[in-house]
Amino acid sequence: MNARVLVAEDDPKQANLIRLYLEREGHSVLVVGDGRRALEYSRTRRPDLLVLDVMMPGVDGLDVCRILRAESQVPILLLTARSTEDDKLLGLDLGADDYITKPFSPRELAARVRALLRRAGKGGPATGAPVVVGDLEIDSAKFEVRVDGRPVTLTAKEFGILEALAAEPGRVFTRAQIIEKAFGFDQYVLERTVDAHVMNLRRKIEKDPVEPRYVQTVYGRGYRLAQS
Amino acid sequence: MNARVLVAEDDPKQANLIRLYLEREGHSVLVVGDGRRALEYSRTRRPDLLVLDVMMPGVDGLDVCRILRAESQVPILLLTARSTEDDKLLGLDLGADDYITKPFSPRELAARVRALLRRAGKGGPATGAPVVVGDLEIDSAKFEVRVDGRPVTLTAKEFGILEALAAEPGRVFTRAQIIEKAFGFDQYVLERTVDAHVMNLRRKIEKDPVEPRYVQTVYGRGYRLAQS
DNA sequence: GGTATCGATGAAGGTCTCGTCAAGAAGCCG
DNA sequence: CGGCTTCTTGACGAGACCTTCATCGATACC
Repeated sequence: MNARVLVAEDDPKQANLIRLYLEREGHSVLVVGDGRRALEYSRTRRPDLLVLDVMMPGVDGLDVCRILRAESQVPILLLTARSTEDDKLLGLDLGADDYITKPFSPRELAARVRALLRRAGKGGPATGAPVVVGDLEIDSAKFEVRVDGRPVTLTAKEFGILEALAAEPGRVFTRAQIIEKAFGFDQYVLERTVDAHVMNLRRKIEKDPVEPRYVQTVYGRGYRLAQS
Repeated sequence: MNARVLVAEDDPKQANLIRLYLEREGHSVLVVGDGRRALEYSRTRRPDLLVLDVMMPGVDGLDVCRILRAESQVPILLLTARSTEDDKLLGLDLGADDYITKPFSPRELAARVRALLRRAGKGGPATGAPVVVGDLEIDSAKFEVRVDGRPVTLTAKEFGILEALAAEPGRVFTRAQIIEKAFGFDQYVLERTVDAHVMNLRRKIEKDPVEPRYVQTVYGRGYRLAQS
């Protein structure tokens, strides 16, 4: 599924638990310990979903929720220690999409995250129409790529990279950007890794990998997908 | 979807919350504060769905449910503060279509409303003609699957998975999506459970389970039903 | 032209995913 | 209740895939 989830939780023990269970579900998880950083990261990294602890020192989860809701549509899941009706009403009024009371089962957390992502339309393969660039056709829903109508089988990462570049044909993406878009923002891999995948990708979709028609190298910058 | 929903709830705070979330889903909402008015409005305005609080002064939700059920097919969702099984049985006995206990999450409310509307809109559980993929025939209405015309007996989950994949042959579904589509939105099971069912399913419908013709694995993404 | 940086390539090792099996839990029916 | 089916989960191994490393060639800049 590979969604990018930002978790704001001040108790490191809890935070690690949450990270563990979300990662086991295949999500990329970034953990911050306070509300200020939650705001900062959600603005700069643009995660697909936020998990906010209500009780945090300084800027708490409710504050973050209220502030972010005014500027973004990102799905928000609130964690609350108490289970009083008032708390729930308050949190939901502030624009949270769902809440879960501690202690919660890992499965429940995972299921609620899944449900929110699905509702937001980020819960897996995209549903939109295939992207067409010249003789290259990228169908995210079917996880299928065709060159001149001939289907080509790609691996998950290869497909992810192609998808990332196809988001804006012609635009140059740095390796760091590609890693973030295609792999998830908490993946700490060497930038060279992208090169390896690009090479494999070219072998599959380019007629002449030495003179690539689709995935082009921009020296010193990164890669781009040729415009049609 | 954009349905017209009548909400009967005597607590204004709760009522506003429900209104908020149903409107966010794109429905138009009319709120009344007691059972008498719920009856009146549902007769005159003919809403597409009713959300009734069980506990209301005067004519309560159960009364409204019983009375309306005698004169209309409108889908009814009951809200109750307690979660005893007795209440549930009582409510459903009286003709309610679904039941949700407070406090509930907006996502759950939205999901149940969606489900009820879908059921009502498509005029029954079974929809349309059987799906045919190659020599595979899936008849949702009859809960029946045939391979080469020969009927095969599947379990509920196996059938559910096959049905979910058949919704869009060729499209890749993640395990999370399959769980939601086939098992229900509030099932907290491990994703690997899907694998087990898929294996059993393949044993029944594939001639060579090692080289599946129908239910195909897409490494790193999920499963798909082959296109015919 | 010389040098430093960058990218392409192939191979090796490690990691992850999936299929398979089996045991226990849960549900169903008489 | 007892027996049966079905569902869920854990473990394990094979294979696919990912990442890294080392090397060579290409490119930019002086």
